[in-house]
Order: sequence, then structure tokens, then C-alpha cells
Amino acid sequence: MNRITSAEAWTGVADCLNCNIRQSVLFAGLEEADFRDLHRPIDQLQFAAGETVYRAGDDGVSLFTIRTGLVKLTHYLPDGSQRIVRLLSKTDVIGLECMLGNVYQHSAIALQATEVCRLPVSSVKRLSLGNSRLFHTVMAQWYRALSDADRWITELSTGTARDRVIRLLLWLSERETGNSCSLFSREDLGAVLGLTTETASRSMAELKRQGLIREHSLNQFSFDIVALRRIVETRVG
Amino acid sequence: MNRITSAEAWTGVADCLNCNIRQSVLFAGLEEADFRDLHRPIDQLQFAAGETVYRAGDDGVSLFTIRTGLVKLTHYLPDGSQRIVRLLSKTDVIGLECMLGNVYQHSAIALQATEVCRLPVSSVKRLSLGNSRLFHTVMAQWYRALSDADRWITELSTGTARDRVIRLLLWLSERETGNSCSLFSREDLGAVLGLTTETASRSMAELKRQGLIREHSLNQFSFDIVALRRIVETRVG
DNA sequence: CGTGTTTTTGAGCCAGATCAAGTACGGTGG
DNA sequence: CCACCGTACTTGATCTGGCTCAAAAACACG
Repeated sequence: MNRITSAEAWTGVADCLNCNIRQSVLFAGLEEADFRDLHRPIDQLQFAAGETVYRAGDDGVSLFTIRTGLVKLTHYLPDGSQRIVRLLSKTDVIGLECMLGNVYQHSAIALQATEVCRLPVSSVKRLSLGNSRLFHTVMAQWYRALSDADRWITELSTGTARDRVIRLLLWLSERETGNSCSLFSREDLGAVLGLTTETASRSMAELKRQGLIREHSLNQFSFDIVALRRIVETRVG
Repeated sequence: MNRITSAEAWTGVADCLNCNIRQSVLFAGLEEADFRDLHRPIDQLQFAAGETVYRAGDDGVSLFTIRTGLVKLTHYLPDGSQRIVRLLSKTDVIGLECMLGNVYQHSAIALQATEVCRLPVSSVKRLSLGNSRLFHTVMAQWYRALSDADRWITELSTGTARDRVIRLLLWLSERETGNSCSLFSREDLGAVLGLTTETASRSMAELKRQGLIREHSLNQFSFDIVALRRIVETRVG
């Protein structure tokens, strides 16, 4: 297997000790000595929107920490359609499952330009046993993934199409700065929310018409977070 | 806090070394010496259907390994209704989140008569750091919870009401012996599948009428697993 | 500037929600 | 033992949000 496949761009060897998002990242708890222990360097890679980080069933030899961007994990259904089971962004780890199994459980595809650090599973396994802080960080990543999955079920798979769209916009805005977010294709939007592409499109159009969201450039939206939150939280009351 | 609350029955101190489901359980990897290390004994508790194991927001001081039975994790929505986010059974661990946070994230309620072992979080934390097998087992539990959540999204929150019901029946039969399962109230059924109670009821009635499932006693169903599987897997083709 | 792709919009239909009765069941008390 | 009651389940009638099928519009790209 080549280090640099057609679908990715190697952008350098990571300098973890001086990482600018280090405090929130998997290797936060490591000491200089630990890094000397790593036999292979940590590579930084870059993916354009639409490029594949890994495919379900691939040999799981690496974990990835997302530095910037947005990645979808998809599960393909027997009929060929996809259901997106998670969206991951800054400081999330993908591929954690290969600390246990041998292969990736989902396909991971970038939805925006995305930068990641690639970590060898073997090193993470070895180091996390002795290092209580890394152990804790790894477990925190599991917890985070599970919490996200719970939110996915309660917020993005429940309620009307309109509400689901709003909750997703709010969710996206949490991981960006300010009251805006950048969205992706209507097809992916539908696959996230368990709706058809048409319904996803209609819901967006409706929100735009009502002035609840504004699109200043292609798929770049801004909105009044408080107002939107009020809409989806006010049920009965 | 009392060791035995009104909603639970203490049934003895667990003898983990001779546990009959030990190979599949959290403390599988522990040695005799480790058990001597535990300051408090491991209690076994029993819950009747409908009783609460813990509530969302409670202080998370214990993990529970399920020995027999079925437990729902629910998330209450602002309007007072519930959405069930996971169903757990034999060898599953609930309350894992309190290895990181301080409180339980969901309410855990028994759907059937349920036996559990109660493990002090502090011990699991302490032991899992030094013991590579326990570390691995704990992580495997996270993985399992996450895989279940993924199935929940793709199988139980997607497709027609009928298909969802069938997938749930198949899911339940996996964790029981043979081609049968015991079900629970229609209200909970709806909360699992994201459907109304009425639709859940109608779907069950329809399956009965079509002879695809048989109810030999109250909420005890048997069916042809292969036939049901064919129904939900055959989409397009 | 034409061609393929994605998004939007329209019209009609249907699955599931809602509202409303009716029925079965388990428990309780006379 | 039976009448009564509360709860859960079932069934019916109607309504509607989202799906389906189809076409137009906007856009991306060579």
C-alpha cells in the first residue's frame, strides 16, 4: 500500500509536540519520550471535498484525527443508497474501531476540504496502555462518538423534516465560529436526516423564504441561532 | 444513599471468579489477586419489568453488567415524550459513561425481569489502567455500544413501519435462543422505532394476520427468521 | 455555448399521524 | 365470584407531511 494514494495529499510530518490543537487532541497527554517511541512519523494528509479517507472493509491500520473540515461516515444499504451515520469535524477521531477489529466499519468521505493527522493504530494501542492520560483520552473519544450517536437518534432522526434540518444547522454551527455554517449537497443532507433529496431541498427553500436562514454564497448560510433554537425547542411547552 | 432502594432487590454478592457468563463479561480478564484488590464486593441486583436501574442525571458511581433480561435507555424530549436510544441485554454494560462524566446520561429502565451485577466505577477505572485485558474489554464495550447505535440508526430508524418492526423482532431474536422473542409494550415499541403507539400496534396486528409471526402467549412471539429476513433485505435486488 | 449534474418546483398519492371509539385484561373490593 | 375500574391494546376514520414521479431551472465544466 502506498503512503500517498491518488485520493489524498501528504502535507508533511506532524509535529505533535507543537500541534496547535494539541490540548484537544488524542496525543495531548504524551511526553517527549513517548514521541521518540513512535517508530513511524505521524503524517498529515489533506482531502478535498468528495475524496475518500477510507472505505468500509479496508484494513484498519490507522486512526485519523481531524484538524479541519468535515467528514461523513456512511453505511451503504442493500439497495445501494446510503445512510450517513455520523458527521465528524475538528478534533474528532475517525477509525477508532480498528483498535478492536481489523477493518473499518464505515466509509469515511470528506464533505469539505479536510486536514487530518494519521496515527498508526499499533502505536496508539501500545502507548495507551501505559499512559493513563492517553487511556483517558481514547476513552473520551469513544464517549464522544457515542454521545454524538445519541444526539443523531434523538435530534436528527426524530420530528418533522423542517425541525431536523434546523437541528442539523444548529449542530453544524456549534462546530464553526459564529452564527453560520457551510452546508453540503442536498443528497447528503437527506442521507443525514433520513429524508429524500427533494424533501431536504424543499425544507431548505422554505427556511430561506421565511427569512430564517440566509445564503450569502453557495452553501454558506447564516442565521439567528436563538430564533432557530426556539423553533425546535418549543414543542407543547 | 441506601444500598437497596425500593426499586431493586439485592440478590447476593457476586462470585466473579465462578461467574457463569464470565468469559463474556467485563471482569473476564481479572485474576484472583485483582479481586482481592476490590474494596467493596460486587453486588447482584434484580429488577422487575418497569423498575428503574438509574435515572439521567443521577450520580454515576456504578456500572452494571446485565446478566439476564432487557433494559431500555431513554432520553426524555422537551415535550415529555420519550425516545428510546438503546436496548441492552445479556453481557451488555450500562452506565459506561460515568467512567468519564459524573452523571448518567440516560434513564435505564428494565423492560423484562432483569438481573445485573453492580460494579463500582472507581474499581473499574483503577483496574483497567494496569490490566491490558480489562482495558481491552472496556474498550470493546464502547465499541459494542457504538455499533449498536449505528444499527439503531440504519435499521430501526429507516424504512417503513413494517420493516422497522421486523428488524426489531429479528434483533431481539438474536439475543434469545431459537426463532422467538419476548416483546414489550406497544408504547415502548413505538418509542424504539420512532413511530406512534397506534402505528406500532397496527404493524404488529398486520404481521400476525399475515401469519408471519405467531403469539403463543402474551407478548411471546415466534416466527420464521429466514422468511422475515428475506422481507427486509429484499429491496430492489 | 452545449452538455451533464444538481437543485428546485409541481402534482398526485400514500403511509403514518391524529383523533376518537371500542375492546380486552388484570386488579380490587364488595 | 362477580361488578367495577383503570390501563393497555386494537381498530376505525380522517388528515397531512413526506414520498414518488416528472419536468423545469440553475449551475459546473469542458
